[in-house]
Amino acid sequence: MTDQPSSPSSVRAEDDFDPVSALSSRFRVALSRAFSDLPDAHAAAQGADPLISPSRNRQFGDFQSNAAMPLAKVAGMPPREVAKRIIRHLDLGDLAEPITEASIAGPGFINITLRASALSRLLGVLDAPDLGLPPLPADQRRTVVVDLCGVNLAKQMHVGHLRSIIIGDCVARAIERVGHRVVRQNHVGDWGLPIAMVTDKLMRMRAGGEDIDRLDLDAIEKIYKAAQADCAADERGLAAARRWWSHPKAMAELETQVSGAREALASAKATLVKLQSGDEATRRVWQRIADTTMRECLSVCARLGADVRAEHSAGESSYADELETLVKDLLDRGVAEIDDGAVVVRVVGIEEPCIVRKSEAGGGGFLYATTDMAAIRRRVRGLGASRVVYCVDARQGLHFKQVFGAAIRAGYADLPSGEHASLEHAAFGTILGQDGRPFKTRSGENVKLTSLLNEAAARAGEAVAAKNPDLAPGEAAVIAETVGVAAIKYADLSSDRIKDYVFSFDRMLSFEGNTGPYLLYAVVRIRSIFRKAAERGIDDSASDRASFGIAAPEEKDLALALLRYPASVRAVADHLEPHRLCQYLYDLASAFSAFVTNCPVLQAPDDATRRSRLELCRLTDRVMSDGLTLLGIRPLDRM
RNA sequence: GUCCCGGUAGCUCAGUUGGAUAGAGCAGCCGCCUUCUAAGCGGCAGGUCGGGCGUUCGAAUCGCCCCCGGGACGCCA
Repeated sequence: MTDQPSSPSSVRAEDDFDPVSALSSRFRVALSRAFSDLPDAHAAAQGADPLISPSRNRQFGDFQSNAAMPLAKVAGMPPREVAKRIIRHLDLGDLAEPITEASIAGPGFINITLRASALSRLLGVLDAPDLGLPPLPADQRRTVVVDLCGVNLAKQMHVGHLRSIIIGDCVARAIERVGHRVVRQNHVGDWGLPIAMVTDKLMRMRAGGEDIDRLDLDAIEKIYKAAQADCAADERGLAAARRWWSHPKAMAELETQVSGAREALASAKATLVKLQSGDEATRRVWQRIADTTMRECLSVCARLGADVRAEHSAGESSYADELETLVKDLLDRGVAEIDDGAVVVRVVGIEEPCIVRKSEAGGGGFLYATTDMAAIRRRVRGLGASRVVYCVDARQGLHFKQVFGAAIRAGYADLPSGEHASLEHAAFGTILGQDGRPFKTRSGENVKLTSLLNEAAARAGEAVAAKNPDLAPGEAAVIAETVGVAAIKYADLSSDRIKDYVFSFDRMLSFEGNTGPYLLYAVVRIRSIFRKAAERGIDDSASDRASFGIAAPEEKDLALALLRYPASVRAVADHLEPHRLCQYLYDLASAFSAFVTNCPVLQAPDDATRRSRLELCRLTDRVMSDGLTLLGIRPLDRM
């Protein structure tokens, strides 16, 4: 969901390493000249997109332009005639083989075959330190807030957090990589009645003489669940029991339970008030919960290779002091109105209004929509964001629609330019178990991330030991951990994020096909070649950097794949779709595997070929490693 | 009931702005290791793109209607 179209992160006038943009600019020139005698067609062709895309089938060349067909109608001539006019004015220079009428195929496709010399030159341009993704000029550089992780206090890290961390981290890295300033925000659920319930229970435990400082997160989570159960009054059950004249004993039990729950709830509410008013003793216990939770959260993020650190935390509690004035501001300016006693903001196009304050009858408290509006205001005004990306479960879709609409209506997303910040929900689907139901343990509990990671590492360890028994135990352990984490992350990132996906250790760790381990293996093979080269005394130093010689079909395919890298990264940054980079890296790894099985590197027929192929290996390693890093996966030397 | 998201090969998934004969991987079958890790490469087979109607030179892609699955729907977060 995007409330305004996200602009391309950066499209330079001449991306000269990218064949698509090089060909596009040549075609634009031809299009602007092809219809100078026909005013209508001329006008249409001026702004027309050359529609350059990689050919799907090799028999049609390397690239094709589909520009002729859409212009045929307005030009009033058959599309093949349009194509003929275009190629008559087309000058591809030494970029491609000559374009003739034989290049026009089907209804009017113009097929283009790049020259080997051009590929070689383009690779040379790509082979710069920034790999085709240079720093942005200041006027194009934006500040982007990425909302990710979003843990709750007093709860273990479980699969429900996995996608937000993995996708959020990847999206943040990609946006950063194309040159923007990224501010990560971990919107920690650390406020409100549920947290007050645990705090309350812990305080009573301490008053009873228990040493609560010894409790780990596991213990705290159990207390959290117990506290919730304590407060869950079965009011309806009691009412129904009274109405139906239930057995006195059952009635009595229900009454006891309900009155106990009312007591616990009242106590928790009192603790909430103390917490909100800054009572020191209460605050200390709350802080203890927060510290324990965050220590665990950050260590799991670190293990996942996700850049989520303490300084990224912006808990709901940090907005608490702003909510009162925020709601007043909304009411004062007529943005909000009273409805059934509650304060709501209506958003055009959405039936349900956004509730920012409960009615008096409901307690008059604030809701998570209130906090989210305060967060938007701080992110745009305080942090200077012109784009805010929420990596949050798809089920929050309506909530974000409401909050985004309300924040925009309130002017909280306004930028100095007069436009408003782009607020985007990078929604993702649910992780399912083999049964197609949300992924849970056999007993119905959430699967803890630590146990998930442990199992992945253990299974990866078995596979690594079987495939490569020569590794030293210490290195093998590191490799197992990296491979296991990579398998989980890649499985999460490689399909369209909006869809649910079925979690399967067997598939993600099968190490065949489109998996994390396959990509790691491609890099390992490259590095193995360089190790062998060093053993054989082959000088691969860059002092006399060889040029890229493109002759074999596998070399050409590899070259074409390499040149697509910058566009793939931009696709992730612009559209928040990590699976496009995954697909790209899989294509590149496949192209490399085909290359390496058919084109001997160290035993190449001649010295120039060997040096050229080594350069292809080196560049492939750089692109693969850069791309894997953007996915949050650490490349390996061996596995 | 209203709204959102899915439905593509036996299974898991890609499919860019509407472009050529809808692509991968797994599973199945057939080849390829005295040579840089076979965790690999090549090939065969496998499809009413949920269904229908429409728009278009051209539809998996756009529009409308239906079917199936999941989800969300005012004072929880």
